[in-house]
Amino acid sequence: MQFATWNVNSLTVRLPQVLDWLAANPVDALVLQETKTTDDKFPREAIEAAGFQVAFFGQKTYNGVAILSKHAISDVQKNIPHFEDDMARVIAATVQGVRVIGAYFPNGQAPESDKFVYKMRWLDALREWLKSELSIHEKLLLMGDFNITVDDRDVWDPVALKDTIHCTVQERDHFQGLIDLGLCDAFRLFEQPEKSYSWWDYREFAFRRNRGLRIDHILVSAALTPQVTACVIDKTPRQNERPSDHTPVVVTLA
DNA sequence: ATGACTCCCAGTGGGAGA
Repeated sequence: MQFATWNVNSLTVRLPQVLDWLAANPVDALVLQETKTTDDKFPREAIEAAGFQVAFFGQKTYNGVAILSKHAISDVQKNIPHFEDDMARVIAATVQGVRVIGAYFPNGQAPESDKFVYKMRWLDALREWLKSELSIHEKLLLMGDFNITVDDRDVWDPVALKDTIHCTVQERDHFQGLIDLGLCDAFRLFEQPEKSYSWWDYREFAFRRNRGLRIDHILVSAALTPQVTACVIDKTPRQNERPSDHTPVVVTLA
């Protein structure tokens, strides 16, 4: 089985690219972030016509998440239970016996900003919820746009970007907190190319110069880890006309 | 560098992203 995550930065703009990518990459399920569309405008018909079931949770202008699946989707959860949030950031569902959580973590803007404080609170709530999810679902995937670099290998210029947003000790401590729940960073289970990133700024020819960050991740629960046979970042869609600034990450399970 | 680019909602500019 294959599962993937992709921050599409507007599904309205990127829908044709998503459908093209799914045609070329027959994954079992794909989670999307930053759909940036309300549920009444979600392109359900086009996605179903492509052979996918879909669950979505969006809002106007910002955020918005979805799960697309070749298989039946059940037990859909939107956002983190018991955490008041006016932003649509999380959608979870069970697919083929795997609990799939798709998440668009807060950006955080800058350390010590109000948005950073919110990011920390959100991360606290996510961890508490995941504890209980893991107690219910042995096979679990947490994937999405984490807006956190795990370590300096994930940063194109770790010296210049030291302690800036996505690279702070506080954010990385939170990531480690998720690992401490028994989750594993699927990408690092394997030898990977140097300077592997999942996001590149639109400005300054950042993609062409490979000035990026690895901030999109797939975490797998302990029960699933032995089944992971591959995890790759697919840079192909970043070369499209009008690309998203993020590119998909794909995990393969035996 | 208070920038760069892209998206959105707006409405001929500004916020947000990362």
